[in-house]
Amino acid sequence: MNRDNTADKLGKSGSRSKGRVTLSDVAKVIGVSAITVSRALNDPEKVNPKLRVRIEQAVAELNYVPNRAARSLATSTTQTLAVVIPTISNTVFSNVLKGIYDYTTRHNYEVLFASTYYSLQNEEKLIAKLLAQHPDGIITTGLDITERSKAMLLSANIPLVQIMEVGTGDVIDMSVGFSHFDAGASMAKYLIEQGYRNIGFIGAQMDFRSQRRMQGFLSTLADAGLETDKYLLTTTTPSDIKLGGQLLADLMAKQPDVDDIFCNNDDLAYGAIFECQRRKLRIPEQIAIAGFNDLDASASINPSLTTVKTPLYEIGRSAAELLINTLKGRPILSKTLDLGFELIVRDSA
Amino acid sequence: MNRDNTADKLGKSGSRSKGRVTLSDVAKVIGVSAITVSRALNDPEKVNPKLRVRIEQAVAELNYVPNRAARSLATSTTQTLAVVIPTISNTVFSNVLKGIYDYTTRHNYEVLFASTYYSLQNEEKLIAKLLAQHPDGIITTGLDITERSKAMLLSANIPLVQIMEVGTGDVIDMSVGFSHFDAGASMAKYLIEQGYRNIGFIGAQMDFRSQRRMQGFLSTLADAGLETDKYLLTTTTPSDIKLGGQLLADLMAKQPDVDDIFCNNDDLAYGAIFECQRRKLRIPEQIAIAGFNDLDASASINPSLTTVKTPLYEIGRSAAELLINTLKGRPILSKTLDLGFELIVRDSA
DNA sequence: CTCTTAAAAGATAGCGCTAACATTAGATGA
DNA sequence: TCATCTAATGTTAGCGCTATCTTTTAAGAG
Repeated sequence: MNRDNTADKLGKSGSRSKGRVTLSDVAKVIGVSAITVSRALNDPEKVNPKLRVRIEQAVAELNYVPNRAARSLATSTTQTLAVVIPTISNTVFSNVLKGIYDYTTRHNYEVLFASTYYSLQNEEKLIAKLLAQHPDGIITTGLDITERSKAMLLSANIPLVQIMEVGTGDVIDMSVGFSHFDAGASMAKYLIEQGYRNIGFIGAQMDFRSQRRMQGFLSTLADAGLETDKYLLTTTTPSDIKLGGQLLADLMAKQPDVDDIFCNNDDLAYGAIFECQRRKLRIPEQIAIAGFNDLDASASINPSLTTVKTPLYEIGRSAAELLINTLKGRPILSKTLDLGFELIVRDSA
Repeated sequence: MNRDNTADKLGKSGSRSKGRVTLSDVAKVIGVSAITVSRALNDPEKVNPKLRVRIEQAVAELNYVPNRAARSLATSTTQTLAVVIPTISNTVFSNVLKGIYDYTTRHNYEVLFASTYYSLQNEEKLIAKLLAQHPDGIITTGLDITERSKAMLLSANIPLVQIMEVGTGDVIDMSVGFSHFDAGASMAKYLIEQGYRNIGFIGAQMDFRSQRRMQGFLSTLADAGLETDKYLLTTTTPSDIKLGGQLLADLMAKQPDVDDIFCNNDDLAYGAIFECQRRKLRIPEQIAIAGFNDLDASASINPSLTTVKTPLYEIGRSAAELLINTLKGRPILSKTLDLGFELIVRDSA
């Protein structure tokens, strides 16, 4: 790699520094003090336009890159938001992360993220690691959290948004999401209305939010006097398309009379639909399928998938917005934001 | 939010600090010097075991969180890797990012990422922003890069890995990927062998790598004396499933005799398959479909998708590994890593 | 008991930046 | 003319940590 040697030219090989160009290097070159260069970059109106231009030229010439660590230390602000999600390889969370990223980057903050892989123990460690970076704010997933994590978050003394869910558990600071219980219930209600009676449920991963969806779903079936336990099949294996096909096969083997299956998420639903196609089962005539999240493929798959649309991108965006508004001292209308969900009726159920 | 007030108790409300617990707070509490506490945390063997225990207790009690900015400043290392990708909302890149994240986090580095949305101008700005954080290493996507970006990367004087592609353009420092041209060619070769003659190509986004795949594909068709331009349909619109259906429809309207379509990525292929299903076209008898990347759904969709499997997760992992090995002064076997690709023959072509 | 050596702890300074206050030059007005 | 104000720039110190060097303590050898 053909290294730049501006720093060598400035003659600072002996110091502890890595030989990078600093503010005072720029200052020396044009014969002003470091603070003036600092102001020219951070508060341009405060320096004489002519000088400013000279400074900007020198900055460009020397290829000066400010050192954020030094700035952070001096200002005790890092312009960084920390994000803790279960995994980025799930489309659900990559959509959320995109919402966070887009808002955050527009407002000149960086994003530092970490994946818990659905483990609260991992989450503890990750929160500790992220807090060491002293982010200005932090986003975590879910309302279920260990006491130690909670203690760390509290003593960090920075704004916090817990995302994905509202309505259960204690919110520590702020939260954005929707009610998974209600979303599950709403799907159950719709399916009952459609006349299905042997309604099944397949679920994978079964994290807290999945469980809440299931509870909402099953309790609504039970209220309507329908059988629930018989048609229930869940696993803690991480969810994917293939697993959806397998769970459908298993459930049908166990309960051939099932006439409808609510899949805990769209991935499982896709797998279920593909498996039905292979078995030449007509959807929804012989068996109906419903999903959850309304991912990209749900509108295009055959038959198109009846599902619940969740405001994933919006959740991320709003969480970032809440944090940044808090940090800028702007008024927050409400510390909890229920972004709701929407039942999307298509052909599969 | 119920704030922790340990810092207040330590009586430091007047200073410039945000009232956080520092190393010397911990040191004062147990009557040692700050540097000893620092050693207890970073180099535990160097301090007396008994003292170490006392320090660790104090750290826990005071809820001390080290300040990484200060550490960075003192050590001129940030334990951070910067990652520049086109977008996280594309499964391709979320897989890559996962590979980076998993390796990185195991080796105690943080990941700072940014999305260019496929714009080289954006990329310039993002590289500048990321470099201000003084990452210890950086990963960027692709070999096509502006001169200014290149200059910045060079003068940053940190190890760099350009991912996704090898074999074209100049590598600045290191690279990991595969040859998109060869991958496209390999699919063309297979389809020709299968006896298809009116072979189409649909592509979206058409970033540099897509173009190279297309070139490899088309030049192989041309070498075999087959028609190319007639059966070609591309757009710069970002790729998604729905668009795949639309492009298939458009291409078939334009050239009804097309007997096979290579879709520039799996998403488009899914859309194409769904559209064929709607049109009751039998795949591969009436029209064959091939994809690229071998995403999750490709094995499950009906018919299962013939595609090219690309080592996405591996690319991310290897890139992170190269950086971290370089940073730790370990020997690097090769500065460019061709991870290859694999033709996956399934039912759709 | 002294001398040597290693282990453990401390003192000092500095990483690169900016908050807070201080100074200077130039403009304004009585 | 000189006090008064404002705009522009500078001085100083400190953010919280660790590299480097120095000192103290303990252990072992003769």
